[in-house]
Amino acid sequence: MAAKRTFNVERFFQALGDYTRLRLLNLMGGQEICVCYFVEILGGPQPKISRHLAYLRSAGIVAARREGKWMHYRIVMPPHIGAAQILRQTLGWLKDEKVMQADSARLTKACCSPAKYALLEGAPLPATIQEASCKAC
Amino acid sequence: MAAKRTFNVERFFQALGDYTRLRLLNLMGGQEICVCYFVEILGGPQPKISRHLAYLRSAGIVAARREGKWMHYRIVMPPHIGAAQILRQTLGWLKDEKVMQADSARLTKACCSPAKYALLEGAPLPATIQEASCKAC
DNA sequence: CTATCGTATACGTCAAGGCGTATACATAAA
DNA sequence: TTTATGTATACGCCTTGACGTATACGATAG
Repeated sequence: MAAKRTFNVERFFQALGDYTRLRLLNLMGGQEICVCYFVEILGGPQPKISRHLAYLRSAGIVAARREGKWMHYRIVMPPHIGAAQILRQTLGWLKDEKVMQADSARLTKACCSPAKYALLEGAPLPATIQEASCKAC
Repeated sequence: MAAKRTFNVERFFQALGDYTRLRLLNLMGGQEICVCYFVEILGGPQPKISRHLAYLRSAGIVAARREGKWMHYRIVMPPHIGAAQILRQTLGWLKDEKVMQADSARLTKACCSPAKYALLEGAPLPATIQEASCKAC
């Protein structure tokens, strides 16, 4: 039961006003992703990632699902129709940014060979990768 | 010469993350508007309005033009193509919000009879109103 | 010149939020 | 149960920014 109350437009834009959070949203794209991948790809301390994810959750932009020890995050479209459009557009042009492309590339690579990353041993793959394996390998 | 440097996406979203600033943007819509109208319509102390306008200017979303004692503000589309799209969409659905509609209505009313508003005596009308007079009267 | 008017900035205060570090919590493994 | 692992929260520190109030600036009027 998330503490999302009624949708808040100010809060929505504020949630998009941080580069780390934009990178997280870009990585989620359409798929559900485990926190450990965020930590591996963005680098930096894990609590930083968790806090930004909590912020996105409080803004009603992402939702979390627990699977054993692992937490998976995914984007949820806001109930506000205008905000949903804007979120979709934002996700669209994030793909054109260099940093975002590099993040996505690292995610693909990490999913292909999780054993190479100490943090990812045994971690669950993103849902879409699980389904169709990794096309890049 | 504005201090806008290179366009900053974070700053852009942060600028949209405040209700007063959204109201200002909605009032500007397509037209150029004098500060005194903002003060009259939004209420509250004038420095508050000026500070928010300065914030929007520093984010590269609005531009200012001086005309004698009066300052006119207008929306300028950001150089970032994605941000420009988002700004347009945001302005679009702001029109559906009740508070925004009420603001716009008050603006129209104030433009029709500025003499009724102490603050607006002699103040220059918004550009689009000047051109075609007020259709609502 | 001085006075006035519209607008912007300075100042002090307070709350929000970003960070790193430490620790608590939840689940799984031994 | 104890231990380990993944994730979340607590804490302290610092910066940003929103506010009200006071004052400075810029342009016109007298």
